[in-house]
Amino acid sequence: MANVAKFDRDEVLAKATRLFWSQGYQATSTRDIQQAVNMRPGSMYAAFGGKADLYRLALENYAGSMNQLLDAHLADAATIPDGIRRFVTRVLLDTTSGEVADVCLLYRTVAELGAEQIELLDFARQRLQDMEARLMALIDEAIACGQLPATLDSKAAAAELQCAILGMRAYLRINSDTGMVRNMIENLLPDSQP
Amino acid sequence: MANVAKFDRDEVLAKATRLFWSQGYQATSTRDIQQAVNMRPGSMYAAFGGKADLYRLALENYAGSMNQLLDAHLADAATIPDGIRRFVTRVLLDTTSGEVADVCLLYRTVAELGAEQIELLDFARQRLQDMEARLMALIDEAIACGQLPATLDSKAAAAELQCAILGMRAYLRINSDTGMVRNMIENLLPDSQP
DNA sequence: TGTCAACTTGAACGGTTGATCAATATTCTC
DNA sequence: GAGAATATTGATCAACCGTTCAAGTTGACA
Repeated sequence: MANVAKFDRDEVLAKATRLFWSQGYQATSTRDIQQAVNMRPGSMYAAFGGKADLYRLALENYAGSMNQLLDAHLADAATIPDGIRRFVTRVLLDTTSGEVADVCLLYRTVAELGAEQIELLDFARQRLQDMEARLMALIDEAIACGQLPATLDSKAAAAELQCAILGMRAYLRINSDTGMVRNMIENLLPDSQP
Repeated sequence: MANVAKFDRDEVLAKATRLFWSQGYQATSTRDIQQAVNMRPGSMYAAFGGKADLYRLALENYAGSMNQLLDAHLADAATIPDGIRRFVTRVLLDTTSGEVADVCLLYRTVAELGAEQIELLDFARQRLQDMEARLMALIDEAIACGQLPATLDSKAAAAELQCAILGMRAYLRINSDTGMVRNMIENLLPDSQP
């Protein structure tokens, strides 16, 4: 190796992710990103490929950080259902600075893109399906631990949970009444006692 | 009047709406529309104004047809909750040809557009809030008729209903398992018997 | 039939887009 | 310090965008 990259790859990716997250794929130009990360087009293309490649990396980045966030909240919580509820609260309502409230980048992708960007679309779809599969596994685990009723259909419950999360994210884009949403989160999973 | 418009205004609007509906605002160029409706740019601008004006008309068109659809299903159904459930089934699952399944144009707008198109964004938001207000009025009416429990909080129920509809629409973009969604619709409103 | 207002046409405009590439700068190895 | 390998730069490209407008076409009415 003769010369080494001057930029911090993770930092550039984080900035690009935030830009895509807040503006969408189509509305974010490659020049927007180049300016935000202070890089010239040639360097960007050499390091990350074209716009679609960069967006895919952003999706991967986002999905990874969501999974990490869920991990962290599960580790902190007394029960699995409680961990999930705290995770949802954190993601929907208690956003930290630099995050874009109430929009899910993955769903935003699914809502925005069409057949012209089918690869990115399918990539985002797959990540969302993975998340649902993970929720189902967690619900199964909670049932085994006696934290959720044994009569619960975990597949249906995971689908309902996913629907509810997507619905609340959409709802917050329309009506920023967080109190209503906070209540809904409380009632997310059937209560613990069998 | 010396000459009369050669095109059918409603037909042009319907075609433009469908195009925006399936491709989104940003991804639909004025040339796409001009080709679809067989009109030249000058005529389009004279008749409908610019792209944003046309999109606003499309949103209005869409919202109006949704309200009409709800009217029709309420008129056919035995009870209000049943009419709402049938309406939701129709809109989410039993789409007729020419309609774009599972995406709501209004929510798609809210998901796609940002601060640059704040007027269109707010217009779509307002229509969605109107729909929620209408759902709340219907729930109140159903309570008065004894079709829903008197203990029900109609404001919260309307918000939950709106969330559920938005969530299921999002869900169908990701996972086209209609059976799961059909079940969810069945359980949408608390059952009739007090 | 001649007039004129309304409507249509299509070329054209300035601006932006995603992407390329030859030229230049940098830093490692020897 | 010479040479080689790699990274960076910024001008540039062709394509497309939303929009405008002068010129041409149409048809109701006198």
